[in-house]
Amino acid sequence: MKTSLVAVDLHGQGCADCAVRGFSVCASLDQFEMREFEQLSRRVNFASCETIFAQEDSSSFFYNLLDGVMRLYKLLPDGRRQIVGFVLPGDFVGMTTDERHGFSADAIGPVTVCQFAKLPFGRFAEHKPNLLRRMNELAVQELNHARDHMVLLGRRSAEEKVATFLVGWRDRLVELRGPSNVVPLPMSRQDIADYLGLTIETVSRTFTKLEREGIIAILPGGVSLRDSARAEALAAA
Amino acid sequence: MKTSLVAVDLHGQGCADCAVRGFSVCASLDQFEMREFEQLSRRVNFASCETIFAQEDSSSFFYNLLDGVMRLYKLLPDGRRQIVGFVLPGDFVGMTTDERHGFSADAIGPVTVCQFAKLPFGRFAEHKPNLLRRMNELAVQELNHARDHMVLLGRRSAEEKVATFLVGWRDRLVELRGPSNVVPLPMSRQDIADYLGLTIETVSRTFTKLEREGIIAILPGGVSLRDSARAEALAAA
DNA sequence: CCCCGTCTTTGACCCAGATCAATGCAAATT
DNA sequence: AATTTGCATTGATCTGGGTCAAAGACGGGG
Repeated sequence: MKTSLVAVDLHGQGCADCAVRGFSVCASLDQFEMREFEQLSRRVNFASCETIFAQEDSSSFFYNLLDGVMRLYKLLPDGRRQIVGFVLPGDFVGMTTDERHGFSADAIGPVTVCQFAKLPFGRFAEHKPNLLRRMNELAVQELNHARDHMVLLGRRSAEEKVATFLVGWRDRLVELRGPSNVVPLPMSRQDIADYLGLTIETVSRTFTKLEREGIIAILPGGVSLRDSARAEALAAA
Repeated sequence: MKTSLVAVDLHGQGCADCAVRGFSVCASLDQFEMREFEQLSRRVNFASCETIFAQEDSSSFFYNLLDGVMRLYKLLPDGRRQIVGFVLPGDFVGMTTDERHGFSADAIGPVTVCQFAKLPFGRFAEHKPNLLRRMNELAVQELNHARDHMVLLGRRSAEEKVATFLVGWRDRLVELRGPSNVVPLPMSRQDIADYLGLTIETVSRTFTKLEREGIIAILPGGVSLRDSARAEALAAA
């Protein structure tokens, strides 16, 4: 089993020493609530490419990603795929009011999640304004991200799309692991294409173009942002 | 002043007789909370094309649309525009954790909103799990819509985009005003284009095409879904 | 070390939708 | 009635990105 590109230490099993404790939903829980929450949740591992849940599955669990990377995507009946997001440790997945998830999630490389059943969690959260406010915050953050992504999908060129993706992905990794312009890309070119509303060929050509222009260097398993200012200019424009 | 295409009665001024009482955030408030809430909010009218708030404005208010239609959109520095949603009576607008809204909202035709300041509302909501849960529900609903729209923007053809928009818009109006296949379109072709990630010419041509195919009839100020089954098939595909 | 399968890159060509340019059309203005 | 104004439609042409096809490149298993 190859080591995860976005690794986080997972020493113990409890919430107290959870790697993700500080920046996930749980950040809003006090010591006692945390103890209670611990009872509701359990850690589950998935191998690379395993499906955590599918679009049409009844949504009976929430997930908190502890380690690894996931992709969230929707499929059209004819197989066209749109990736709606990549998930990093600390991200909360599965919020929904519907009976079905409405999108699928699978593992990009091995993944560890903190899984908890919707119903008991609902009861647990019901009278905890702190937790509810925290969940609101997360939902609104995702909504903001979703709207930004609509602009990208509807109104930006291939080059802008790729640059925006690379800068955004780097920024998320920086938040998680500290500053670096080396950007590991655990997802495939096809994943990137389906995230940006492009084909794999266009993504590949655009990477090459950005490299020719001296903006990035293509490395095995990722890229390096050589001229991060120009990349950011493309992303903003 | 021409009458709104999506009119709702606005007899009195209080919450008790608010046209939108039953299906907005306020649905989660009891009689007493409602009385308190009434103190925080006030009704404001906007003329056609007026801006309710802009992308870079500090987000000091929330809004509940009472009457009319609004468009929410983001602008790129060079003027490209992506409409991220149309707002109908009962919709809640302005949820954000950021200091700035991040998108603009303006009136399509005359509009009446129920406006309330963020800070006092925050204090009011802080310890009301019912209200917090309701807001969660709304945020998650919008998130689901946003994800559906990502699929549309990233992976669908012009014809599918237009059909999906028409069917979706009809369904929202049906919910509000009862079943009908006559679909008023208060927004301009340019608005539709900026919502679907197309140009105005392509929208126009696609309308004409759908009419030639007998799926819609183009009326002044809207369309009629002549063959709603075929429109829905295009929307689902 | 060498297949073999999978993923990525590159090239040649094509087309859906963009762009550019009139023209149509109806409400508002004189 | 004539004129302006602001869409919306239509036509002609162009092009960014898609499609199809063929090499690389790379890692895993024997």
